[in-house]
Amino acid sequence: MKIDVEKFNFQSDRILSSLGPEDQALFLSEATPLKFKRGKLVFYEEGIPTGVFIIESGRAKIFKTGLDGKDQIFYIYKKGDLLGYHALLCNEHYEDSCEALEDCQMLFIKRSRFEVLLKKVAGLQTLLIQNMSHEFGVMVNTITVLAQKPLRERLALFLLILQQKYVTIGNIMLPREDLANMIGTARESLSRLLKEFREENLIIIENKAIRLLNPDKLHKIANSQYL
Amino acid sequence: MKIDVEKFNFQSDRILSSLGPEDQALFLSEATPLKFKRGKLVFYEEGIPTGVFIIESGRAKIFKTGLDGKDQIFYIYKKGDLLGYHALLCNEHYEDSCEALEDCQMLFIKRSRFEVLLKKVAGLQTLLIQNMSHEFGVMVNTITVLAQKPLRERLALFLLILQQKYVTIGNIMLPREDLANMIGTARESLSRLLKEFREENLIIIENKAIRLLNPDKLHKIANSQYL
DNA sequence: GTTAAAATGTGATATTTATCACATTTTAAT
DNA sequence: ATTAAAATGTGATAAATATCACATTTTAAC
Repeated sequence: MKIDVEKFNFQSDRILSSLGPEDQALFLSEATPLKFKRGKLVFYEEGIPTGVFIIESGRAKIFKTGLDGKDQIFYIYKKGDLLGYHALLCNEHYEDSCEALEDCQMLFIKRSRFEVLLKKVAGLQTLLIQNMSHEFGVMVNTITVLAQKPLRERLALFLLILQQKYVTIGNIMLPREDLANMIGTARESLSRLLKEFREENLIIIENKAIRLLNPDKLHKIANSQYL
Repeated sequence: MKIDVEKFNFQSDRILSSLGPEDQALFLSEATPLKFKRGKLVFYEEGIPTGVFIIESGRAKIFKTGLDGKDQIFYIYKKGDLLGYHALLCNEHYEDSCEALEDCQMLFIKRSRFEVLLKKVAGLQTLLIQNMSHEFGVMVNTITVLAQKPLRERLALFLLILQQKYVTIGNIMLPREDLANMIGTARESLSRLLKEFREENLIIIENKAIRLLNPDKLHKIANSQYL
């Protein structure tokens, strides 16, 4: 497995951006704006899907809570991404939860209207199929990394992934607990390793925000290539 | 997270079994039989998809090979399952590989014919959407288990999952290396834990095959409920 | 049936990471 | 501005698992 950060990107913004202008307009005509303050749940595990969401601004994490109350974060959605549609499309309850990582502006399309759109918008089903097929590959990569790579390599990889989520800010603004829950470790272990990365001049920490100083070296670490 | 074995089942047999008889006949009219001997690759990582497969008999694993050559097994497909379609549907190369775990009889539908079927068979796109949506939930559960649960709980859970894959035989026939690669551990660690499970009368081992003696207790262990 | 290769089990040791406890810093509420 | 709560960092220790080496068993090839 050769690590490629792009292979960890759901590319959920492509569903909407791949529609033609008329179809996009039709799609958005069904949307109502919603605001989610930081920490607010968008949907939750075992909840019944009521519709789908599109992020206009901000970021949201999807996660699952283990029996001991520890979260596992799978993905961070960002501007342009469509989300909340998996459980809706298979008529099941949500297996995951979604929470705003910061104040978010979203659009909401209620379930019945979305189901109408599925029939009316010709290529929408195809786009969903393409997107979810691609997501499968992302999940496969994520599982391999989490199951097999040591902590140091996982941190290097996820920092690179997060750099792309926060590219417009330049700094990774994820709280420590969240980052620990993403890479599958305890927050103390994460702190120790971030300190090591700082000492090796791989990252710099400015008021808790993380900035990458040496993406190439992090990429090598993610690929198990230690110099 | 409450562990439910059913939430780790892709249910890929439902795609075909949910078609009406005429659509099924149309679908199968495009299929040619193929045999895969044990150990033979069905498709492989980075390979270009040439079509989709349906398992008529036998089992096949999908896996990804890490940089150090260690495999990570995600799923075991069985009779009735449709497979090999993810990469095809998003027009990408395979992110995973598939290998026959035992001699398999499969049906193969070449890519161009499958794409015709997608247009001709009315509900097929909907079924694929439903199935892949459901798979997303399975992947979410798998990631949480692999990232957060200790080895003992993972083994308990995967034994229960595997019992269902091998229900027609009654014994789990997966080689040790494969089971270790599925639950994310070294084969030595697996051996030690299987010995413990044997000593606790949770399983019995007959000529390398594993039979579960106490599924209820295993279920409790999988749910972090130790007595 | 025999032999070599592969798979698996076991013992010992090393490494990684978790956990616990507490100190320090940052943030939120007032 | 102050104070309490939450988040984070650090030290020490425990636990889990990997790794290495080798023995034993099973399987495959001839």
